[in-house]
Amino acid sequence: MEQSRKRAKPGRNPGSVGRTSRPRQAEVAQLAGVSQATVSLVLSARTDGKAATISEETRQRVLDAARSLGYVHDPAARRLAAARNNLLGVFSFTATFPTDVQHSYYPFLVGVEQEAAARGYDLVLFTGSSAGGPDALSRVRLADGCLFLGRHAPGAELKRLVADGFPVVHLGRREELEGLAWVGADYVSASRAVVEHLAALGHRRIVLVREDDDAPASTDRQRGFVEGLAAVGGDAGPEAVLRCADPAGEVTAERVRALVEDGVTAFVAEETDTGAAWRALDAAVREAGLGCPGDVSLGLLGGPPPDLATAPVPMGFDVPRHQLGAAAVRLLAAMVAGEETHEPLVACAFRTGETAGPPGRRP
Amino acid sequence: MEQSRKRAKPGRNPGSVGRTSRPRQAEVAQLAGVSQATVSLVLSARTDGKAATISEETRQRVLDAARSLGYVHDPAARRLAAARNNLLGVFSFTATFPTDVQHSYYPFLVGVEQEAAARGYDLVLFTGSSAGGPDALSRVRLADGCLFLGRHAPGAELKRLVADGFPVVHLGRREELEGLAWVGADYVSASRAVVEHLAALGHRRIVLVREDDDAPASTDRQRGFVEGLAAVGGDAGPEAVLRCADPAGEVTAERVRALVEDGVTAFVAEETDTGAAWRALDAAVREAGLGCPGDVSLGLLGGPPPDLATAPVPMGFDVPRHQLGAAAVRLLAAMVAGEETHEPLVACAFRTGETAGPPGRRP
DNA sequence: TTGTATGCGTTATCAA
DNA sequence: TTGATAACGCATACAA
Repeated sequence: MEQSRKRAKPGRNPGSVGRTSRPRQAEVAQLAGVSQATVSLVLSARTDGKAATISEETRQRVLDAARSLGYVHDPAARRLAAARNNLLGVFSFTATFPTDVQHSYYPFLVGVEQEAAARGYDLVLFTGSSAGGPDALSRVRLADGCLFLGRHAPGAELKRLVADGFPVVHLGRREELEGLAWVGADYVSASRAVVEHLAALGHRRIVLVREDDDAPASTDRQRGFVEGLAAVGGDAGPEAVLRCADPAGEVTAERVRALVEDGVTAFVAEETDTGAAWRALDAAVREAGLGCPGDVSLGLLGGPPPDLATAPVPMGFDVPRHQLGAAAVRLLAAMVAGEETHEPLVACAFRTGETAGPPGRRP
Repeated sequence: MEQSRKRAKPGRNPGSVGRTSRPRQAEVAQLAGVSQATVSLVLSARTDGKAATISEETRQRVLDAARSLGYVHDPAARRLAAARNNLLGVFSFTATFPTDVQHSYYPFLVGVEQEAAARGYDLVLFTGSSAGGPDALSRVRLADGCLFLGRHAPGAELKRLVADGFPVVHLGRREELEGLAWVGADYVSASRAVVEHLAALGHRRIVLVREDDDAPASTDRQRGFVEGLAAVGGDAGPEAVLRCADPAGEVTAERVRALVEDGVTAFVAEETDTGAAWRALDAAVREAGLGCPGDVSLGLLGGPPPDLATAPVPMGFDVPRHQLGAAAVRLLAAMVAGEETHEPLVACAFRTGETAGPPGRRP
């Protein structure tokens, strides 16, 4: 099958055969009347700093020869000899490009691609689905290091990679795995800032609407919320956090109205894949006949779902997904280069929005 | 600089060093108590047909050893030795994930990823921006073959790849390069079908609004339009095609009204990145006070821009981007396997929509 | 300043 | 059925 061994008989005469094959350094060398090593030196001359170990004359001869032969590097050989692939892996347990765009990795990938390109790395995309074997993760070792997206990367195998010293970076806080490097958004600070913004406007009774899971992103937001409330001397009673399995079912107009009558002047909801908490809150407030920000102020701990783009912009913060992707690549590149780790948290951008104002009158 | 040569002293004892480095076949061999060549035989056993030149026992020993060491092939070495990588390249001259989502390759990539995964290939994303050198494209040779997106891949280098027998597939019709394989949407047939649909409704005077460039996608649409008109005996006068540098400037309410008074009963616009032609046509008809499909029927040769998703669904066709990506991968895989080319055109799906009806009364 | 020699990890041929 | 061994194209110590 393989039409390999395209070259001439063993050993001899590298230049004479291979009509259809691209020139190698040996042929350039022959034409220029120098050795292959010299060609390598000239052709891979580091642009950075000194490269002056070659006489200008032979340099030109080699360059001319290479040009006239149409020489280009063979990346495989180059990488083999240099012992690096210049390849960074991107692994997502689900498809990297889901048809359901709702929770796609696209925004992260923008930053990942930019940063990788800037550093001269190419990207290898691994999909968890593509090879179902138990050692599916070991394929990633083909890259110099690997970035993991999503929360589904199996812990055991990740642990193995880390233990072997393979450079791994997880996108999103993930501390239960000892020694796993990660990069995440600083939800705590950002959420606290939202509370502080409300407090500065005069609010003291604020309620958080969150879903009933224990994703780190949710936990962090709640922590920031509580911290913020404490810092401003706000009222963090037991009812300050509304934790509901189905926000739409539990955050009703009556509930909201009752809370407002009880003195609550502002609500914040956490951002999730589906935007369920924010949708439920928004609908309940509207249905309760409350004006925003006239009667109540609203905050969203994250960005609004894309289909609500035309609605009033919620006060809150934007998750810097591009920057997160870029930061992850920076960290990974540093690890590949054997350097030390760095600050894993990326700041979110506060968004003033249009849904927060001074506390309204109580109805 | 390069901390290559990481391994132990020349020659000896491959297994004892390299704690942080990926295992090679030699180490697997040592652990399994066989030679490196045997490992290669076992690990690259072709699944197709016979692979039975190794005893089942040593086979298992090797497999176990490889697994326990977390062995994976080195893509560079594998490629250098003239074997295959199971790596398919995806090259886009512009960023694959542009911040400007307008013309992103995302929909194609969905299909590309699915089909690649189904065939056991991983994807390497080569970003054009990373290396501007004259051999920027040569990096793709690391993969077994490469898919090119967008119209910006420099012809000279593409030609070189093709001439060297490197498997290349271009996404989108591209015939000016002799021997370049491509996969594209069948805009001609789809556009003709739109005209025929209008003709079946009774229309005879139809006008095409297109932009003033010569992209193959535009040319194909016009060709289908003209063919369709001819086939149904429609009136393809010199004014049947409105070719304008700035549709918004030239497709005005007056113009449309004049055409309608002259007997035109239907308009079709081409789809572009920006959707400019369709926007202009839609606005002009609306401003002319014409009802659709009451007074005039409209067709769109492609899909509507995402921000017009709430507007009435235009009659026309959908470009099967997923399928295009998948078809491109299929073709590329076939070329890698040394098989022959196939049908390059993928059919578009007709979309009935809500903007076409019987010809209206003339005002 | 340039050439020689060797290794990078894999595949493939051939002999045992 | 398995083990040596020779490429593959390039980079790089080291010698000249």
